[in-house]
Amino acid sequence: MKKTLLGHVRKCLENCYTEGSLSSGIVPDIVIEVPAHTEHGDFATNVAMQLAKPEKKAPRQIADILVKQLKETGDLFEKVEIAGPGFINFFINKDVWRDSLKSILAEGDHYGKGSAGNGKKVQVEFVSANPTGPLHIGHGRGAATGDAVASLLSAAGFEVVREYYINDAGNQMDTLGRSVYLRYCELLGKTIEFPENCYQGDYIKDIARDLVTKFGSRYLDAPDQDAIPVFAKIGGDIILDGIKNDLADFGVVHDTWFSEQTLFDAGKVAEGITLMRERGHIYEEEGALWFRTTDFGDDKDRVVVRGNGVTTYFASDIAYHRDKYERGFDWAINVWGADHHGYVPRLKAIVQGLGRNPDDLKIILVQLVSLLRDGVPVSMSTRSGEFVTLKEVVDEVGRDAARFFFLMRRSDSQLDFDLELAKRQSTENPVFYVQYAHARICSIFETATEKGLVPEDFNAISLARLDAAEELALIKFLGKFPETVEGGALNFEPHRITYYLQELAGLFHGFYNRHRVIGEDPELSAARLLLLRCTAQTLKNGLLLLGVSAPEKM
RNA sequence: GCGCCUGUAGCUCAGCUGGAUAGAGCAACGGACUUCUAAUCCGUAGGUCAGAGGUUCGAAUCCUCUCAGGCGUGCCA
Repeated sequence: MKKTLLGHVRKCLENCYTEGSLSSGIVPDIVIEVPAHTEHGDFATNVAMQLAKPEKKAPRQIADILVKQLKETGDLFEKVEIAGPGFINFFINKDVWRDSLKSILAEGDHYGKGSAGNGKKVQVEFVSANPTGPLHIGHGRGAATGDAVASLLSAAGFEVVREYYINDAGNQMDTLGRSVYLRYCELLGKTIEFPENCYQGDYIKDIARDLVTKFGSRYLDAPDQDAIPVFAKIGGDIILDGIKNDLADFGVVHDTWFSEQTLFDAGKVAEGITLMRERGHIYEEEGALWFRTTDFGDDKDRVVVRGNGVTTYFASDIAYHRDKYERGFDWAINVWGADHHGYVPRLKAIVQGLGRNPDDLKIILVQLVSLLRDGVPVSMSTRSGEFVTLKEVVDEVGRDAARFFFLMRRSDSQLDFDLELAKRQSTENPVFYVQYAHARICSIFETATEKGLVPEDFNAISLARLDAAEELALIKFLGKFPETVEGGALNFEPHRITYYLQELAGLFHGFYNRHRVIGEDPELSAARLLLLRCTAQTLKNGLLLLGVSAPEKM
């Protein structure tokens, strides 16, 4: 609706220039907005105010000229007004609003999808947790965010690939191997000293126990350089399998799993360094190789190859991001924990070193999650290695609630996740509030079907009876869904959908309490049923974007 | 010290990229079930948008400074 209107306004402006009633020829970025107050119409534009300067006319005078032109565009408008300093307020014909329901019905599962992405190829890389331990609640927020952003982009017409980058090459794998190996030796009765920088969690002991079963005492007295790589590989594989399981239970599916090690195996890391060296971005100092990231706005240069000849993770990142663009992605979108924000400038430097626009790399920073139970903080790390895992949270509150809660706030603000609230089945819990609206509509349809009130063809029915304030408000709000999806996609902000859904559910519940759908008047019932079908469809489409189910019964 | 994020109602947060009288949910108070799901709804109350300047027709939104909180600042990942 907004888009059609935008087209109209632009065309009218052009007409004004053609007929000479306006002279500057400037077509500004026309903004159509929904006014805060309904007395100001369904939509408003400030275009007359924007043109005041170039036209050297009073805004209201310009508005007047435009409005005359707009009125010739037929019966889209019930009324067009000039208000305040020069706003043009549009009141859309109610029948136009009512008819919009039929197009929602026709679009069905596609309602909300658009083409703003224009087929642009994008890759969303998210979670990418090191395979050295299970996913914790922070990874959960990253997983929910990355997946929802990917879904939104896909709905907005982007071609999307979801990827997980496995950091299986750094010295953290060595540490993992050592940790498992030491626990293995311990289980076999050896007295060990477990270093602080090794992984402390109990999951290490679980893996060690499996390996005792598998190997017996075969590695007990083996030299470190024989044992540790074996334990690192097996341990990493077991943990990665666990991560894959946890993500699957969370409903997150990555299209590709990209191993850092393969970059080394294929010589890509060395290749990337050579390339950057040729381009003059890398220099040698104090026995190490440095990337001159300061050329691209970083605070200091970064080491690529250490004095001992070992590459840093940053060297892998050069190769990895080069590979992303070579695979044809227009944008690489990385979802990171906010504690990594310091790495943004150096990654942007890589992208520019590759000869690309820094905007081809988008980084979404996801802030911390604080876990609460009835408002009281849950201790996250009383001692090293103890944390709340994603699995524990999903097992306790369920996938839907976890997903929705992770997406309830803007990702760059910290999130309070209350376990008890997430489980509660009442208005206080936004997930239930939204899902309940969907289930309630389904239940009405069940009853209506039994009574034979559901029309064979909704396109044939008259909607003129939909005239109550609650009905029109619901219809108008349904119309905002596509632009909400587009805005959420282009700004990488899935929380816009959670807010939209809560408001939509609220409008529905308000309508429900005030009006009866199943009643004496079949024409009115039919019209209301269509309204509710469109509402349920939109709720479902929105929930699915978030990875939350739309139950038919609760 | 420097960098990034945040600061909006008692609490948790939105605010559509600069618009008209700043919104919602909890919590508080007062109401509504002979009814398609009361797992719901309606109403009341609640504000120096951290503070001070600036930009302009117009600022919670953009710029500068100050204050407060979080995070980061490794030849670790």
